[in-house]
Amino acid sequence: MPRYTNQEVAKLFADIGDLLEIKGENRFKILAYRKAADNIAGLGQDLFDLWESGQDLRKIEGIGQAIADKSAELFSTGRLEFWEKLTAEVPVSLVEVLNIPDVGPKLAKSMWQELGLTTVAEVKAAAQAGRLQTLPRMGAKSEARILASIEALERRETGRVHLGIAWPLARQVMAVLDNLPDALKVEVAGSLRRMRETIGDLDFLVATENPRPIMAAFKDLADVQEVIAAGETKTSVRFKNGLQADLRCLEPSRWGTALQYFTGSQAHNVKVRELAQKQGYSLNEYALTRESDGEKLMFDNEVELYEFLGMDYIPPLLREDRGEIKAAQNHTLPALLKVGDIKGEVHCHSTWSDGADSIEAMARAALARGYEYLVISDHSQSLGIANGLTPERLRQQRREIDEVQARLPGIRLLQGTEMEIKADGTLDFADEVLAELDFVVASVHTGLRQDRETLTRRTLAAINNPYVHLIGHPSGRLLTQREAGDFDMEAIMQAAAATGTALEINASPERLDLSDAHVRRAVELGVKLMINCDAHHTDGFENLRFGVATANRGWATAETILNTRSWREIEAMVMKA
DNA sequence: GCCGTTTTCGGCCCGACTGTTTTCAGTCG
Repeated sequence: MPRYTNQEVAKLFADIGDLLEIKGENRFKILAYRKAADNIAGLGQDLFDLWESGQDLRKIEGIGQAIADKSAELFSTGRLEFWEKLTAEVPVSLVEVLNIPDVGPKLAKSMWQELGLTTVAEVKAAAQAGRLQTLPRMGAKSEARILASIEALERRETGRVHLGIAWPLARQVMAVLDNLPDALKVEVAGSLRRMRETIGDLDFLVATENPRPIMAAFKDLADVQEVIAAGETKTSVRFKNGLQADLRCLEPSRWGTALQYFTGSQAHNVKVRELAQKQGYSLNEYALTRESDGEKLMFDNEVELYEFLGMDYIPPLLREDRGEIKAAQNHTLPALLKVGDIKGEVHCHSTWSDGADSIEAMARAALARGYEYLVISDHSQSLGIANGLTPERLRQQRREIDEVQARLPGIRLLQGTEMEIKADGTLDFADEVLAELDFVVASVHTGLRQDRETLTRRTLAAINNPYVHLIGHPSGRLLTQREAGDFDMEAIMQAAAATGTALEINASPERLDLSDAHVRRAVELGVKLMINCDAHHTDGFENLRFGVATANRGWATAETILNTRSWREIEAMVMKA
């Protein structure tokens, strides 16, 4: 029986949504497939496992009888009759055509039915030949734009980026906007404000009485390659790195509704607006309008808006329609973890392996952040490419750590390792070596393409070792570059909970591993978690905000994050042997 | 196709901008 990952199932339902849209199906049906796809993608457990263990898939929000049945058919037979019928009717390659910016369902359908174009390559050739212009409402400008979009797509200049790219770019833009005399308030909204793990575009919001100079400054930003649209209150540009950014200007009195609106997520907003409707209001970015008499209520901040609608303020990190609205109504939202709550880290590197800075430099950086402790955990011997340490070099390193400790009494320095869980399933150090260390992180870096059983067995071996305290970046994914290994995360989380082994929330923006969805599941299972920057240089600690955001997005509180505690408490909680 | 402290049927969010238009459809977020 073939397995299916959540990503595969989500892709299938999302593709069904696209094909139905091209077909011209009922838009709510399309929405339902997309909603189901989103929810499956954000699930902390594999849908396949839930089905296999006989659970009712309809308990998952957005999944009803029809989609539960289709999932079961797919899982049990490896086929989906509905899909086969649909793709016989509408060419599946049109899903890729829909990925072209400015090509929506209507145009895709007309290109297909009028011109017989079903692939991106065919659309490109037709655009080059000037054939798209023969379609209704299509002129030379539209055709040229579509051609340019396809070429950008081919250069891979579109698509999502991780927070390590989006965040600094957004800070730069905000610094410029903040300096404009007419800008009263400046904020980045959208998925970056929610700290989603990847970002499709940047949304800036400026409160102002005078939009014109702000829009002008935005278009003149150094990194702008192209102005996509420029109207009265909205400007869209594309930066040289391919990322698109939108700027919206609005009156300060409407800041609350606007910020709420543009922060999303879309699914969250739909729920909030439904709630407003039940109370006799309609909500948009400008105001909350009472439907009985058209009276417009304005909100200059988000807190009052949420409270007016009968719930606690929902922080952006939680606005994903994953139960936060109900929790806000019941006053049971989790208390957010703050960057300052983290008291130290147990996973960082120095020049002893592949780090760029000395132990002393790393320790001073940690001290400057107010950390109480830092575990130096360089790579282990088998990771030759990273200059991993042998037991002999570990003993030498211990002397240096002790020397630095003597000079820096303000922070507790400890020696650890990031030990390889080797491709053959064995651990890189014998127990006697591990016993000498203050803390042991175990991670998989190699053989990530092994099959599920092999990969899972490797990590379980580490979890079951009494000297291993933490599993580093448990899924092995690299955002926008490499898929996670095919680990059985449910089994790993359950074993971690059973043995008291902690799992990492790696704060590096390329990793964010565990993901927010897995954090949510880990919290349910009572797994202990630790947020680490995996810093390879002193600036690496700056990534902590991404790890804390991921923890919050997974509804983890300080209670479950071990490194909100003192070293003494951590010792008591994770030291197994 | 999903969903329910108004509903198991009848709802399901809303506006800016562009291009090709003589009044608006399509796309996007």
